[in-house]
Amino acid sequence: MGTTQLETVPEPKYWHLKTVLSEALDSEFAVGEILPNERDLAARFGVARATLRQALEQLELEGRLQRRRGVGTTVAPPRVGVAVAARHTWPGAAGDDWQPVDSAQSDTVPAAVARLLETAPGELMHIVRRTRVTEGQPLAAELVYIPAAAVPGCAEAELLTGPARAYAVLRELQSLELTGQDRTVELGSARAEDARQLDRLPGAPVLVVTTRYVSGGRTTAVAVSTYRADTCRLTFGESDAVALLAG
Amino acid sequence: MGTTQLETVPEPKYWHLKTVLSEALDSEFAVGEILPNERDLAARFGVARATLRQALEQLELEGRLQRRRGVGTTVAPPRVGVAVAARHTWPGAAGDDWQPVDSAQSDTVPAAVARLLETAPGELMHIVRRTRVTEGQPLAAELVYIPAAAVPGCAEAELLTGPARAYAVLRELQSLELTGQDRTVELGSARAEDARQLDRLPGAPVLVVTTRYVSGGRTTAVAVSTYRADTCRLTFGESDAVALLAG
DNA sequence: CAGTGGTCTAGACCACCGG
DNA sequence: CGGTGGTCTAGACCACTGT
Repeated sequence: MGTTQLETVPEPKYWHLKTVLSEALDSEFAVGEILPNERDLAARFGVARATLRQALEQLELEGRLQRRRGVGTTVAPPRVGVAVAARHTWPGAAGDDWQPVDSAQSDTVPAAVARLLETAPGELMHIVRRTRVTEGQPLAAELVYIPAAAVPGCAEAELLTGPARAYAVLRELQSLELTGQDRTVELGSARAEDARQLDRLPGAPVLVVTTRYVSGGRTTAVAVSTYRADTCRLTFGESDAVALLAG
Repeated sequence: MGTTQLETVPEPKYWHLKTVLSEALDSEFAVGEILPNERDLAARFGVARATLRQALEQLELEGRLQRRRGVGTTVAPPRVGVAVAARHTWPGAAGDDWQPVDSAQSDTVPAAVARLLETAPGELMHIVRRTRVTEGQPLAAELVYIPAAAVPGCAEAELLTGPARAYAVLRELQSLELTGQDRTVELGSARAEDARQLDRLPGAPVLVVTTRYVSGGRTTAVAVSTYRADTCRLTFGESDAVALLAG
């Protein structure tokens, strides 16, 4: 054959672009600094804006950049380590970093949650909403699902509103004995409501942590926490390892 | 108080499209079934192919779809639950699900790894490569970094190749006492090499699990495992909770 | 208001897979 | 080979942010 194919696999432009930009971020930009706008950057690299955006999207996914409509693209600080370990404590126990927002009742929950709770369709549930914030930045949003039958003592909580109502429901939960819990972590995209709470656009990538709380041999509560994937690094520490390093 | 929340916000087309498709997947398609191709789908919904693709990307990110170049788009099975808990065991201990691939020596490691290991630049390290597979599908790729100084007994492993060499290094590690470990989970995008191993394109979203192994008050090994984010749900179970449900 | 990132279009070509 | 998804272009308009 005349024109022999060179060994090189043609690297996509956006991939190469991402590499170049990544190195530039390391060497030429400080955290918080704003980059040139997308149209200028695209022109500078001789590509269409869509291609440039594909590279920026990757970098944002990796937590290197932060883009905000109407403002610009800035260099992101390193990801925040967020502890998710807190072994064997109910949501709302002393020392957890969540802030109750409100609580509501509903008889319809996501199918995945219903499956974990082994509830019948239409069973009444408390849904407690909480947020997790660090230095003014929202990190995560959470919904805690609790079958109303499991916490009969908080029926009068219905008279309360806002955080007070959320506290009342969680307090009732803490009177039960917690015998076990487990967690799953998976990738998801932010629902519209979560996105608003996390100061992101709908569909933004999030880490979804699902915690199942077991009491008396039965799943008594399920918490679905959605963390901003761009800014968070979940840490599952063990206190003994940490203690060793500190000592 | 009621914010009357008058009408607002035109929903982006791709977002609405994603919702419609998602419902169609639930009701009209079976797992493994192939969807119409992107050009037909776009025409059917009256949008440009790029817009349709934006919706498909979201659904793939959520693990609902699987797209393969030259083949088509298929309905993905539910995500696989992958146990990451295995408390306090060295990599390669009996019963773990990883398959050693090979091992090599290097004096340069990623900056993030060097920081965890507190190694000096240029210090010689073993790098063990492993994979995790379920039912023929690759789930994860892993690199285990071990300072050569920590495992002096496996100097002659250099004569071996492939899995045998990886086994030799890990066996040496297991002779040490493991006093602690901790983990972090974050979102990343697959490097070219990982992508090949995971049967995905470079840049595919992955869950990066970084495990730090502590022995004698010092970090003796760091494992960086990259899981396919589209197909994996990481589970951090506690045996007691599981036992309760089983019993 | 001007400027930013976000959405969308209607094309084109390429890399890959199966028959 | 034909058909698939992956990449890329050169535009356009929209939604949001700051001043």
